Amino acid sequence: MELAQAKLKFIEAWGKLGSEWGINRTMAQVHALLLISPEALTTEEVMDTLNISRGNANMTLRDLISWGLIEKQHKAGERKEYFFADKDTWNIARQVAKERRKRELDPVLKILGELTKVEGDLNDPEFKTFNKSVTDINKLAKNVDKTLDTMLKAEENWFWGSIFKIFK
Amino acid sequence: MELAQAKLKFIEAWGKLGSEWGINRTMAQVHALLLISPEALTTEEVMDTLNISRGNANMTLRDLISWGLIEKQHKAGERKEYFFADKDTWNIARQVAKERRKRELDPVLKILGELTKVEGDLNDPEFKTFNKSVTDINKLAKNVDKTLDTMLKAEENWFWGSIFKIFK
DNA sequence: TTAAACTTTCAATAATTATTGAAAGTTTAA
DNA sequence: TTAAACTTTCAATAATTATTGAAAGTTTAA
Repeated sequence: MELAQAKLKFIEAWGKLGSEWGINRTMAQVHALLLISPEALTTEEVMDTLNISRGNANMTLRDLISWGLIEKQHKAGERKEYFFADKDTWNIARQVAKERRKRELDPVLKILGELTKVEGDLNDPEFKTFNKSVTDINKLAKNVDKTLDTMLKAEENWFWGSIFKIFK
Repeated sequence: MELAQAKLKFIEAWGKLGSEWGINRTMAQVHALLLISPEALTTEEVMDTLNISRGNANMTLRDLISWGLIEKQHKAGERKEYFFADKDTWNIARQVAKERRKRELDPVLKILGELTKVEGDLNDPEFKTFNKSVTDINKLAKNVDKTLDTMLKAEENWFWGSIFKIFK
């Protein structure tokens, strides 16, 4: 396979994976493009490579910055902004986990917390089933939350390292 | 909060979470409804509770069955099909992980495998960056795959149990 | 067989989400 | 100041995804 071809394939695959996990396809593609670029790129270059509009490129790049996945760079004597991606997979996984926890897990935990407090008659099967499911899911969610918290705080990747070791 | 109200809130929250993770909102809502139902429900009951059409209810229920999250039940002397959800959170997490691995991770692993084989000149920064990113992501993906594999094979929840114990 | 009681399919449509592109805004150099 | 070089915004529109509902299909009892 040609390098140019392989690059396109990577961008496409990353974009598809992103969209299946609720991340904007274009955002994932821009991220993929920057991941395999040795140099930081301008908005213009991103637009041209992926055939997207200036507005889209601008918003997507800003989004990626807010996710902590890419950074701006300024070159001396130039006014253009350049963008480059953090290429450490551990950091990428960490950033994504961090953002999704904040944006999605936290609100759900809040609601589950309220719902576990709903009172009722345990002899009522309707209430009993509701209560059991909510309580169980709340437990799982809390465990996931706690695990992510620890994982995010770990400065090294000792955490995954130690887990993966178990299965070697 | 009233039980009826709390149920709606749970269905809504579950649906929202699903949609943020690339799972059809209605599918997640139907799943939520069955999770908190003590009795198996008919297509009709699902339609009425969630205000969705017969076609939608039918397709969604079949989807949930193919995800291994709900099951059909037949009541003696009746022709209607009843549906109920597996209420064990561990099984739910396991089923979702299993399906997503099959549907999404596997194809990506296949592509990454091909892309790591692309050959080129390591003095070419374009190739070098591409190769490094692809190789690193491939490693991460393989680790995730291996971990899921082990987790899915575990008949008991000793796996999460032992992990969560670390953080108590 | 038949017809009632159900389930499934799928083209049309609605709802949602992503994208465009031009106009407005901002920054910098001279 | 000004104007060129850039970035950002956002209403309009396009693309995608989900839903409807009626028609077709299937199963069962008699």
